[in-house]
Amino acid sequence: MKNILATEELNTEELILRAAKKIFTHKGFEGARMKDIADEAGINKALLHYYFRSKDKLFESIFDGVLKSFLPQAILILSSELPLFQKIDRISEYYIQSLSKQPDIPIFVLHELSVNPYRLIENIKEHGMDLHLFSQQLQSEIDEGKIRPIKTAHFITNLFALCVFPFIGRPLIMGMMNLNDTEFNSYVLERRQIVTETMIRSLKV
Amino acid sequence: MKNILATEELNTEELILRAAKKIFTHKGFEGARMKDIADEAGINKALLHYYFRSKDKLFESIFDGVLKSFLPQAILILSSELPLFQKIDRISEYYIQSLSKQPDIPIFVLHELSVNPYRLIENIKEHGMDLHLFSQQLQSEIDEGKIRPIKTAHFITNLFALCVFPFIGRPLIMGMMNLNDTEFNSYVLERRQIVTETMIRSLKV
DNA sequence: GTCTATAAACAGATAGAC
DNA sequence: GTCTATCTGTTTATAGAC
Repeated sequence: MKNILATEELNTEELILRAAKKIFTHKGFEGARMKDIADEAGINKALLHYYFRSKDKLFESIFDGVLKSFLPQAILILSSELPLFQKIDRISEYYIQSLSKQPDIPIFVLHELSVNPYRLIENIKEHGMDLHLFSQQLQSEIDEGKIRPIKTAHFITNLFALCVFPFIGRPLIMGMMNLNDTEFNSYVLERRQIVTETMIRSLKV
Repeated sequence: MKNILATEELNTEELILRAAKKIFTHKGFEGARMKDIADEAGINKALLHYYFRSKDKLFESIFDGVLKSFLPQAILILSSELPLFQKIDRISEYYIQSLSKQPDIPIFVLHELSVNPYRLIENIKEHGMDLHLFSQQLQSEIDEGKIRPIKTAHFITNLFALCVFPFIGRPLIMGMMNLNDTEFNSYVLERRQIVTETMIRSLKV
C-alpha cells in the first residue's frame, strides 16, 4: 500500500495536474502554454497529450476541481443549523484562510466564468446551489426583529465581496496602499475580523 | 470645425480604439484576436498594424486609457473636502453607475494586473495615488469619536469590494441566485443604497 | 490610407522510436 | 510511459499593389 503522506511521491498524472493548476490559475486558459505546464511538471509536452488528450480536457479537469473545492463549502455552511452570525464568522474564516494559500483562485475562476459563463451551469446543477434554507433563516431573523431587512442576494454579495476582494484586487491594493508582500500578508490576516465586524454591525437593528 | 457630437463620424483610429476596447475588455489580452478587433471595427487586420504597430502597443493604449478613466476619480473624491459619509455615497454612486455601462472593466483590469502587476506602477506614479489627506480625515473622525476605529486600507477595501464585486462576480451571482439579465440589472440598481448603508452602519459608534 | 497576399513565428497535437 | 521530431493550423506581422 502506498504511503499517501509522502507528498513528494507523485505519479506523472498528479505531477501534471499540480503543474497545470499552477499555470492555469496564474495565467488563465488563454495565457497558459502547454510548454509552461510541461516545464513546470518537469516532463515533456507530448506526455500532457498522452494523459489528457488536449489542452481543453486538461483545463476542464483543473477548473471543475477548483470549483468543487470552493463553492460547495459556502453552501454547506450557509445551509447548516448554525446561528446567522456564526455562519458569517465561519465563511470569512474558511475563505480567507483557504485563499491565503491559493490567492490566484478567485481572479482565475471569475475571469474564466466571465469569458465563458456557461461553464458554471453544469457545476451548479450538479451541486444544487440551493439557498432556500438560508433565505428562510435570514427572513426569520428579519421578521423577529433581530436584524435589519436585507435581501439574500445582497447579504451574500456583501459577505463574499468583503472576503474575496483582497485577493482579487491584490496588485491594486498593494499599489494604492504602498504595501510590500509582508505588509500585505498582515493586512489579509486582519481581514477576517474586519469582515465579521462589518457584516454584523451593518445587520444590527 | 468638426461636429464633436456626431458620434457616428469616427475616424479610423477612433474606430479601432473603440473596437479594441470592446474585444480586449471582454476577452483579455491573451484571449483577444487581432482579427476579432478588425472585424469589430469593420476594417482589415493590416490597418491595425498600420495605426498601432503591434498588438502590445494597441493593448497599452486601451489599458492605460481604462485605468486613467477610473482610478483618478476615486482619488479625487477621497481627497476632496466633502464629509466622510458623503464621500462614501459619491464613490458608490459614481462607480456603480459607470460600471453598469461598462461591466467588463473590473474583471479585465484586475485580471491583467494579476498576470502583469508591473503594469500598474507607471500609472500610479503618474497620477500620484496619494491617500494621505484621506487618511488624515479618517483618523480625525476616529479621534473625535465620530466613527469606530478602522485602518485606511480596510476602509477602502470594504468600499470598493462592495461596489465592484457585483460586476466581477456577475456570472456567479446570476447562477447562485437564479437571476436573469433583467433581474440582475434591478439587483445592481439596488447596490448603491446597500453599499452606502452597509458602510455607514459599520462605521457608526 | 486601405486592401490582398504572404511571410514568420508560435502553439497544439500526433507519429514513431525507445 | 516517455522521449524527439514533425505536422498542422492559427496568429501576429509585413510586403507591396492600388
